[in-house]
Amino acid sequence: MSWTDERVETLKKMWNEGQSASQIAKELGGVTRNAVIGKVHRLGLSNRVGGASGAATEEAAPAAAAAAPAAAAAEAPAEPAAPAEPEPEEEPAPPPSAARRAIIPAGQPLPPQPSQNEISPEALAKVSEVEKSAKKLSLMELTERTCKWPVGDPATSNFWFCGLPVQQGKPYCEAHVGVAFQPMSSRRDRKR
DNA sequence: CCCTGATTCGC
DNA sequence: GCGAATCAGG
Repeated sequence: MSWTDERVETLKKMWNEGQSASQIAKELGGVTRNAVIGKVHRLGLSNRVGGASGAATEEAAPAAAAAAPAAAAAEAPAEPAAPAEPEPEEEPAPPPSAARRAIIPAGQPLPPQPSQNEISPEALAKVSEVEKSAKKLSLMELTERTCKWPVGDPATSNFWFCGLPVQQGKPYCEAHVGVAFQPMSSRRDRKR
């Protein structure tokens, strides 16, 4: 495989979108993430962050000015609609990343949690989909990086743990992270 | 161990 | 120019 104009274009686009080198490599096919990174450098569009490394992990929400009153806590009601993103891809939405947390000033009583419940149907669908291919691990088979999402009734023999590869830093796989933690603001956006 | 990007250097 | 190997870090 060579770096055709098209491929370079895709590379640029995805890199600017904040996609990881491995994701880009996967998308392009026929190249490794090293190749992608190498190309990125040669193209001179390397910078994206001040420091190196560790881009995968979520960024802790920067303690910004978001300390608005209760209203801020309401935030957006888990909006599934991605305004404009003509993605011909399979994946309707990239994994929700930044878990933004409204920072409540100390002393302020926590406002009653709004009805921000309702897990996005999207996430639920993903879960039921995933549970089919779950590894169905027993309690003792769980490791640091197996999804610990329980399935079934612990009182019966029909009980197991998901066991799929976990999302880094979290106890669950991507799908289960999706239902365990509310995305709140769906779209990816890195703050650095 | 999983992952990330950065750099080096033989090709 | 290319990218595997290596490095450095989360």
